[in-house]
Amino acid sequence: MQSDFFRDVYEVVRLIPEGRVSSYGAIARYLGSAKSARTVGYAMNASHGLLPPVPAHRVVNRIGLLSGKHHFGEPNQMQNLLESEGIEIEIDQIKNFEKHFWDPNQELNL
DNA sequence: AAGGTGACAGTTT
DNA sequence: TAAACTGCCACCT
Repeated sequence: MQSDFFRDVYEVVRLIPEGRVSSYGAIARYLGSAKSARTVGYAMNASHGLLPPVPAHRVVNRIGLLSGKHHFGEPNQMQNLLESEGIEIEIDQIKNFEKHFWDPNQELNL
């Protein structure tokens, strides 16, 4: 059973459209806790195997770096999934990150 | 109950 | 300009 905070994080992450990515900080801000970006990542760590699935591969750090790729089953899993959605990646970093960036505050709350 | 950890972010050197 | 440090919140042992 997850805390409300975790559940909220998962809910937002599931709202990320395909071919789009978001950042931990953006999600944290959307939840009202701008400083809890690290906790968002922690929530992602626990998002494995829960239902419905959480597209954790669409969540990266603020510079578009696949910081959490190592936490997937296979390190290349995250990159593979993102490329599958049309996102180009170079050396664990998303190309045109700003173009693919999806900010919940901007898309949902606006 | 207290201390340590971390898939981050912002600030300072 | 790049690298390093500190702050931060929520979770875990």
